[in-house]
Amino acid sequence: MVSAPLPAVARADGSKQSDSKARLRLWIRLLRASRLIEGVARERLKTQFDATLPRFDVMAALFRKPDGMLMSEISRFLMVSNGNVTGIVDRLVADGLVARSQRNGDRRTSFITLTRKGRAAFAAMAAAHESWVDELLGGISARDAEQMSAKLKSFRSDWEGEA
Amino acid sequence: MVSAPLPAVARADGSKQSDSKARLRLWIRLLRASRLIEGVARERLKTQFDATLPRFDVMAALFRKPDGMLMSEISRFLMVSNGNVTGIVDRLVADGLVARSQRNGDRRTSFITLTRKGRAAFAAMAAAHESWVDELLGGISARDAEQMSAKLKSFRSDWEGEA
DNA sequence: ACTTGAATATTTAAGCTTGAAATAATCCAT
DNA sequence: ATGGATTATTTCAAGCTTAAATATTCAAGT
Repeated sequence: MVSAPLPAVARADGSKQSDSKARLRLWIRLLRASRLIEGVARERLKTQFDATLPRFDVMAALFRKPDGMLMSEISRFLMVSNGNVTGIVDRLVADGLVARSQRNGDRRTSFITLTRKGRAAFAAMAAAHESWVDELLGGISARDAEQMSAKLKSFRSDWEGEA
Repeated sequence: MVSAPLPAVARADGSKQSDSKARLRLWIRLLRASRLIEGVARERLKTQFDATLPRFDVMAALFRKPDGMLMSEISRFLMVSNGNVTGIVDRLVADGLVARSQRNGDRRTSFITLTRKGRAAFAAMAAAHESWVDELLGGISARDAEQMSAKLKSFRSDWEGEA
């Protein structure tokens, strides 16, 4: 998980090597926080809901779009590859949590939607998930959380804030 | 990748549902930043160094410990499972980048070290990697980066800051 | 010595992930 | 209409990841 920063030196263009080190340190912390939270979420989804994180993510994407999403919309939304989503959706379909349908005139595409069962399952998981995040990030005040969110805004996605 | 926040309500214990929403939003942003940076790093490691991110991470861990690490130290350091590290180290050994050795009296354990070739390969990758992070987090000032790092400090690991 | 329990590492099965190649359907400029 | 580009998705191989099961070794305590 990435090496820790070393010494610092001034550079010709006005930027400082220490700036780069500060960002590298931030990156390491971001990564650790992500891994910790993801680890907890994975474990609790497994034990409490017999679900996985990727399945939860796909269902979260679909929950926001009752009319359904294309496979490519899901993969863009989640920032994962197309081929990846195919397998996850396959398994969700096998479990009766989501459905594929060819409603439009384009036979290349299919709309993916949550089934009634899928919506119910996700609603329960989402409530628990939010409380886990609140617990794990509890050391950060709401105000700080908002400030940090704002500073990470450049990573905002096309889709975020649509709803 | 996690659902976006919805409405807000007051609660009995003084905490606000909006606080939970603020943390959830932060979590989504952290996750997106991580995925974006990891995606870029993965792609550039592949094209520029014919390496993978997990291999890079293991080498980064070892680079800091010239005397070697146990398998379990590596997995704890990287916050990944034990079994995971076995496979990655196997492949690094096959490529001549790291070596296993039984230097101590305990035959359960083996010390993993970077080979000379491995150290050289990592040094080149690490320099590039730091510049990628600097580029991708460039929208965040060094001062902000330090502040954010401090607020994520609770996720600090046992090992961080040792060196 | 022997047993018990803890520590370390590997193996296994299932699933996730990527990037590239293959497939298939649609669109569009002739 | 038709050939070629574009778009959407799946398939595939390689590798990553976890949790659980297994095996081995070590450390005590008897």
